[in-house]
Parts: sequence; C-alpha cells; structure tokens
Amino acid sequence: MKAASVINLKELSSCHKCGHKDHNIICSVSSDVLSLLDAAKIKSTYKPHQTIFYQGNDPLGLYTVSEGLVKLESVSESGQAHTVRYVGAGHAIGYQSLFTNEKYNVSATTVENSIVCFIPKNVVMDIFNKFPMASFQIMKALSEDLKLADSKWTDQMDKDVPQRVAEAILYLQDHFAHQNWTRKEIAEWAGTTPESVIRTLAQFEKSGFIDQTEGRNIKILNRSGLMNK
Amino acid sequence: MKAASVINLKELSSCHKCGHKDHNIICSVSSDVLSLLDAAKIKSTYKPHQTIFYQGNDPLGLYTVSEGLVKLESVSESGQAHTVRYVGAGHAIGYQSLFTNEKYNVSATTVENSIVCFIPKNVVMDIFNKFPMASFQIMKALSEDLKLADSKWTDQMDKDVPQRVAEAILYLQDHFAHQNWTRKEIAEWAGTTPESVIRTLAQFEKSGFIDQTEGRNIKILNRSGLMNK
DNA sequence: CGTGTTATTGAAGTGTATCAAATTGCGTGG
DNA sequence: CCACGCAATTTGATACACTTCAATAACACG
Repeated sequence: MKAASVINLKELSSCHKCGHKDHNIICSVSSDVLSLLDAAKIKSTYKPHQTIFYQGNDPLGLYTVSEGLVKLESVSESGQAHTVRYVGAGHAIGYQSLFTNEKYNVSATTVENSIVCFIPKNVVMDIFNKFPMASFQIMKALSEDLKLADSKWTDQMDKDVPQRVAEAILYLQDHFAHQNWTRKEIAEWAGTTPESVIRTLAQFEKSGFIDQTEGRNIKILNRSGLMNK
Repeated sequence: MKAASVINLKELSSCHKCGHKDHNIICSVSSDVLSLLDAAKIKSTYKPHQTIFYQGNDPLGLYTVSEGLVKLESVSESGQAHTVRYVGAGHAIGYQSLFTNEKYNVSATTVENSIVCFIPKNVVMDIFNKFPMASFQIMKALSEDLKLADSKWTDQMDKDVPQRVAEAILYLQDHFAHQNWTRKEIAEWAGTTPESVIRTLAQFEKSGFIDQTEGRNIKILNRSGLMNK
C-alpha cells in the first residue's frame, strides 16, 4: 500500500505526464529522452523571490521551468540589479554556462510560485550525443537569447527612457500578462530608475496611452501610440 | 599542364592546408570534416570596409574568417551604428541566424583586408548531424557571445563614459593590437560619441594613463589606472 | 597639392539620475 | 477583520554628465 503510493507519486511526476513534454526545448526531442530524464531529473518547487542559482556559482546542469516564471538578473559591483531575461514555463535556463566551463554570470530567481526541473550535466551531454536534434534546440534557444541581448544593447543606446519604458511594458504584458509588474521591475528591465518609470507612466497616462487607476496594474489603451514614442 | 595547375590551386586553397584548421570552430572538429568543407566552401577576399552580409538578409550559411578582421554592426532606424562584436581570424560569423529562421540582425563588414570562407547551410547541417562535436563548438561560441552581450549591456548601465572608454581601448588593444582604431570606432564600441571619446582620452593622457602623441595610436602606460576608472 | 575624412575644442542645452520627503498600498499577524 | 509596519509609489528640487551643434585644425589619400 505504501509502496503503491510511492510508485503512484513517481508516475504523477513523470516527464511522460508533464504538460510541457511536447514543447520544452529538450523534452520534446524524442519520447526516448523522457525516460532518460525521468531517471535523472530533480523536481523542485520554489516560492516567489527564491534563488535557483547564483551569479558566480559553478554550473552543474540544466534547468527547465515547468511552472511559474523565473528572472535572470545580473548584479553589478555597485549593487545595481539588471534584469537580463525573463523565462516562462516550458523554457530552459542555465544552458549558457554548460559549454563554456565558466561560472554563471547571472542569478536565477523566481518571480512567482514555480516548479523547476534540474537535469545533471552528464545526462544533458549524453542526450546531446544521442540526439542531434537536442543540440539544434539549444542552439536555437541560444541564438534567440543572443539576438534579444544584442538588440537590447543597441536599443539602449538609441532610445530614450520613454521609448524604453514603452517597449518594456508592452513586452512584459505581451509575454507575461498575468503579472502585476512593480515600477522597480519595469525599471530594471528598461535600464532606468523607478522614479523615471513613474514619471514616464504619468506622462503616458496624460497622453491617453495607458490607464493605471486600478492599483499598480497598467492597462494599455493605445499600443501604436506607445510604440511611436 | 593546364589541368595540373588547376589541381595545384585547389590543393593550395584546400582546408587541409589552412592555418586555422586545428583551431577554427568547425574545421577543427575532425579531419573528415575538412574534406566535406573542401567540396563545398567558397573562399572570398575582401578589401577593408566591404560588406559580407547585410542586416535584413536571409542567412544562407556559415562564414569563417580565415584572415583579417570583421566587424558585426547594427544600424538603428535613427542611423546610429553600433558595433556588436569584432571577429578575428579563425572564428566564425553568421551562425546565430542559422537556427532561428530569421534574417540577420547585424551587418558584417571587413575592417582590414580579409579572407572569408562561406559554407552553405545544408553542408553545415550535415556536419552537425554527423559530428556531435561540431554542435558543441557552436554552442560554446554562442554561449560566449551571449555572455559578452549580456555583460556589455549591464556594463552600459552602470558605468559612465570614462569607464566604458577605458574598457574599450583595453579590450580592442588586447584583442586586435595591430589596428589603429579611430575615435569613431572606439565610440561605436563603447556606446558613446567621438567627441566624448576624445575628451576622455585627453583626460586619460593628463592623468598619465595613456600617451597619444604618435598619430592616432594610443599607447597604454597605466593599465590598472585605466581599469580603476 | 587639393579634398574629404578624422580629430579637436568650445559653448549650450537637456535628459536623467539622485536625494529627500510624503503618501499610498499591501501583506502579515494579532 | 482590522491595524500595524514596511515596501512601493509618487512628487519635487537639484545637479551634472553627456549629447548635440558648430567651427577649426590636422591628417591621409589619391
């Protein structure tokens, strides 16, 4: 009876039952992968604002976000925190440092309640060797991250704070609509200060682009207005 | 006689004779790869400031820099040019867009006389399928690029112009010493204007960190002084 | 030797960070 | 469910680093 329930639990948390098995970057490669993962993965639950790994840690494997939302952030010597990327359910984190033999250059913390699976490095490498498609998936993810990073940097240079804040709220709402983003979080994503975000949002509201009467929630009224400045 | 000389030329330009065959990201995977590449590659020579591919073009394959120096730059709507990366001999370009089915988000132009090999997409994919090591190499390169891009963005935010210019001249000299960088090139790398670069360099000279009496060449006198501001 | 590019210097304007203080809102525990 | 306390938000004033524009000087190149 006891053994049966244990088996049952294992069944329930099996990768074969996971809602993301057909979409996740590595799980979707082949059903044969799932069995390998099942034997090796470690599933953990996190509350909001808990840290999965720290900037400077040695990478031990790959993480996939099963539920929730994870923020990758870099903290500079001056203590300034910058949000590098947000990673939602079905996507992976920590793959960047797997291949460079360097320490993580970002920290990963949860934004909301999250479930994260850990896959040890040797298992990941084994999968790459057996399934070339897995490599393509990772290369695609890395390429997309790189594109985002490059464009974020060039945008930074050309665009002023209002433009960056406009893009930030559009991006954050489009990708993670359910979140009620704080002004600080928007600032760390847009590369500015909370005060500047607030002043900018007030300006947007005056222009009729947004509405922020209900709590901290931002309702977008005029997308093209925002995009054009 | 005629045929012999053709064969000879082919021999000379063979990947098996290339000085980078043991170091290049893809050529070094296996000697078997070299034969595949030899049959497919297209070798081109470029003068300074010629363009290899343009931002917005469709990616057709992979390029490796055999000799010279290539700049990846992104030009924004406002016409501002930003240098995303410099790529020296032995390294590859254009791999980022191979996996995303998107157009190039940067342009690649030569800085000096350069020789560049082009490898068609289907050949690259074939190599990835046959040699898993090739994928690891690309993943490593993508990871390193991503790390550089991420850190460049966060640095941008925290550091002021003097710090960025200091890092720029150190980086550019360390990696591509033979180049006599123009103030504009330094500015596009550091994310500022030529005027600000000039004023900053004058300040550095006054502080005894550098010497710029001989032409446009910058001689670094005090590395740690530069790094600490 | 001229012509276009790069470098330099100056003056002026401004966007944005910073600091400080007041207010609101929210979560937590009583 | 209310009250408390802390965090998030808001507003204002100030300062300044940096860009921008303009004009000149030095240089490289054909």
